[in-house]
Amino acid sequence: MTATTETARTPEPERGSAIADESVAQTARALHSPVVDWFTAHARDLPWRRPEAGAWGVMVSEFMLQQTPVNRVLPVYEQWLRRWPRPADLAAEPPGEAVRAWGRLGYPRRALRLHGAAAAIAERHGGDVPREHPQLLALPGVGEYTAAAVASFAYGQRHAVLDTNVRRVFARAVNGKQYPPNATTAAERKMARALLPEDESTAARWAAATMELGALVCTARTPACGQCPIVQQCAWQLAGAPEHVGPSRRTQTYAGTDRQVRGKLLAVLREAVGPVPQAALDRVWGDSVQRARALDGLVADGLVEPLPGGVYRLPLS
DNA sequence: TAACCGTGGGC
DNA sequence: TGCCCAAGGTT
Repeated sequence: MTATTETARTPEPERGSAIADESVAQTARALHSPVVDWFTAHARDLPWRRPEAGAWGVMVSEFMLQQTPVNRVLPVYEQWLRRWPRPADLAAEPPGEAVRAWGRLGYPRRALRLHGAAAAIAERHGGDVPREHPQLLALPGVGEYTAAAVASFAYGQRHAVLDTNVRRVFARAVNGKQYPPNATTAAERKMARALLPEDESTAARWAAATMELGALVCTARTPACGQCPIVQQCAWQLAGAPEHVGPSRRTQTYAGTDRQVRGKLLAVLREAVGPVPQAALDRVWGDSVQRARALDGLVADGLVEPLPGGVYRLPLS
């Protein structure tokens, strides 16, 4: 059994004065070179960072990496791109095939949305992943982060890329706090924009570098400050690395939730070759009320297709 | 806005 | 062991 967590943290103090802005700009200039140089030396050789990955490879990786660790994404990513090297290849297959190939990455609605994004790309964009942030944002499953990430990593554009890693790096290095706020704030977006290097290609490199720093060094639990290229300028370190004080963290249990039941139901359908009789689904969970609710939810989400006679399968459309 | 949406590994 | 965490998005 496992649990997911949510964290209640105190909001950071707001500030947006001209003096503060200039201070941020000075901070930025002092951070760019060390962070980018560190990235040059220490970046992981991940398949979606290689030139041959292309924009589609970047987009696939971004979908898979939404809340799923790199190590679990790697094998599925390789299979996925081998099978569907272009968006139109994926769009040509039923959405259920995307759900099946998603395997155990979790949050299978992402598979459905990636399939939907591929279909939209094939139909509206001539089969090429769009370059513009607004067009990316309009694709299913693409939010502010993913749109900025694809535009930056795939097309070298200048965007503030604010993921959980970057938010943590900035919270510490700039704001002197152990953790960023629970939800992304306008102040964080503003700061991220202010910290962006002017030069487009440097900005894209900075985005990748700050993410990598958060993933490898400035980690959530036990940061490796001894290996940090900006430890001497880190506001959190300079403040003595104070631990978060405030509302205690709330944890949401996973065991016994509808999510767990949905996962068990979908696992049966993923591994089945053809349609699955109701009886096979009934075996995964004892509580029939909750089981029915979970199955209804999967159908409502388009992850499962009900057939006449109490038989179910992954969706063909 | 807060709740919901999977799964597995580290400590 | 059980909690914490992981390149978010949608409603």
